[in-house]
Amino acid sequence: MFCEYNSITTNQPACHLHHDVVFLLPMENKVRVRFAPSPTGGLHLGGVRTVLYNYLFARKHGGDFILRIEDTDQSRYVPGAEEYIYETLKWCGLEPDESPRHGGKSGPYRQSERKESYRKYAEQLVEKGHAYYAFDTAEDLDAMRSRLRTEANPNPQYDHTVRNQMRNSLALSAAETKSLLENKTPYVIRIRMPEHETVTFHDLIRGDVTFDTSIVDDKVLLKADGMPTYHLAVVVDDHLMKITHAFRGEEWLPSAPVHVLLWRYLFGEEAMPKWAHLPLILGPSGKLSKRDGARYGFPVFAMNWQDPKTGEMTEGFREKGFLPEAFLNLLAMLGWNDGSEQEVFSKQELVDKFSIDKVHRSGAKFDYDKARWFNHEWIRKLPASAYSQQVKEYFAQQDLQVADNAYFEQVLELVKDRCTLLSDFWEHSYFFFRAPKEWDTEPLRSKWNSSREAFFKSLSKSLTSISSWTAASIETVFRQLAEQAGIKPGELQLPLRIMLVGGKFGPGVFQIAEVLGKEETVSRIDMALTQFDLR
RNA sequence: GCCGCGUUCGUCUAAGGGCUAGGACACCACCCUUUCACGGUGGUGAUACGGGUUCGAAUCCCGUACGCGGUACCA
Repeated sequence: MFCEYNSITTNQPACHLHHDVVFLLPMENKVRVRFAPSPTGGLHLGGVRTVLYNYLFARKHGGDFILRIEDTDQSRYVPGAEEYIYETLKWCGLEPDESPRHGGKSGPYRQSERKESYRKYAEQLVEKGHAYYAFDTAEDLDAMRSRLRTEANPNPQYDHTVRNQMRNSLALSAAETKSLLENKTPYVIRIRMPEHETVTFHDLIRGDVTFDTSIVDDKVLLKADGMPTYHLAVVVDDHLMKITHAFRGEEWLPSAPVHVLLWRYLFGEEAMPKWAHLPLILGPSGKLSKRDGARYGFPVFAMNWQDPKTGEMTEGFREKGFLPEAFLNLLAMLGWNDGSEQEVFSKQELVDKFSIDKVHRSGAKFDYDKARWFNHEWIRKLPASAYSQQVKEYFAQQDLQVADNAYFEQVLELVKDRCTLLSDFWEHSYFFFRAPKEWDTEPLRSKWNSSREAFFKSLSKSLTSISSWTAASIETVFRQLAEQAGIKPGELQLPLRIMLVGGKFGPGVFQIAEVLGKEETVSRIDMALTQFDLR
């Protein structure tokens, strides 16, 4: 077995040297990768994971990470989608080195703004006989497909078997073609797939993949509106932008032979980037979709996305209460593993340990429970100050404006172990900000009596004059008083808890009291004493 | 249909010819806790099937089945 990077570095059969080998690349072969989304809506899990792997690979090898906007289909243009991409990358901490917004030496980075650069390559292919003009109308294509459609061939292709019966420069005479062109008849340029050729290319994840060119159709390269299709644009731009490694979803694998051929015809196959087709992220059934999220109640997009046309809102991981650290972590593990049993990785650890040959070959089904677990781990791991601003927003939704940051963070620190999502902080800590107005006294009903009431009255007094206000000192006073009253301290803890928070929940009672502070604690006990209804 | 890719506990995965196939999520039990959680300990649970190759196969080869992807002037 030989190392994937052999062709640009060394011929030693030493796969375990991958990382070192790439570092030795000469300057002109500097690693350059790109993420090339189509701005048609929210960015979903799979998209962000592709960004992540690109980013990780670039950082690991000291390369460049480029964001290229593939907006060649004007009919699918969605306002706001590009902004959404920037904001998502920013939130994730995966910002590109070059992009429409960040600039760079390979711009413009929006394909719609590069429109003029594609035509000449398509024409070049026509001249060399690797492509041809096709004048077929949509109706012509429909007619051809319905004429040829059978049970054995449900999806007839525009390929070598029918191209001679269509209206294109291969079937028409040179004079006819010339006149059609001169009369400005709309046309596309299609690749002329060779017959019975075998195209093999090496995929960094899957190894050698082979296709028979006879079964691939004559893909459109340049559309009637002059825009390139993905197939032409990806090859031309990867060349112009000096991309060295191209990572994309596995759904692109079937069209890879078209791209390989284009490279061969246009720039030489030896200049082609190394390909890696990433495994898909699956939903409960098939490729993860927005629908799955709606149906099963978990987010699919990185952040909230509102469709500008329908107004429909799709909830994102960010708003759901995920930490970017956790989001990245869970995405990284959906298709990659370093071979150890470690599961919680920081971004820096991922950069250090990532390697493309450890990326899995098979698709991974997204498990929302596991995703939540990652978030829980990160909430515990990070100091509350790292996410207190975000939690504040959830509190604001409950009409609570946080005034005292120190107090706020102290509370978050105390309850963070019990929270899975940032949105959970509210239910686990609201009582630190709002004194109870109602008390769940049901658990006390049978045990409440005048001696207990007396105990709490004296507790209130003693606490008022306590000198050091810590959980430990409060507990000491509490126990002493209980002993004097002849009541087991354990039996008095629940009543105290209910007085302080209103019910059977929350962290340790004495810790609650400590954080609440002397004044508030005493006031809540006094209030409860006057309001308890135990009859 | 055709082409391509894939297949280890329910899910994410480890094990690259050699130990009772390891871990995590979820689930169950127990412990901790006089609240609710968190946590801790333990348990149930997998190499799709059939053939080879080999002293020895989850691992290599072939076939079958199943799953997924693609089959647009969408990306």
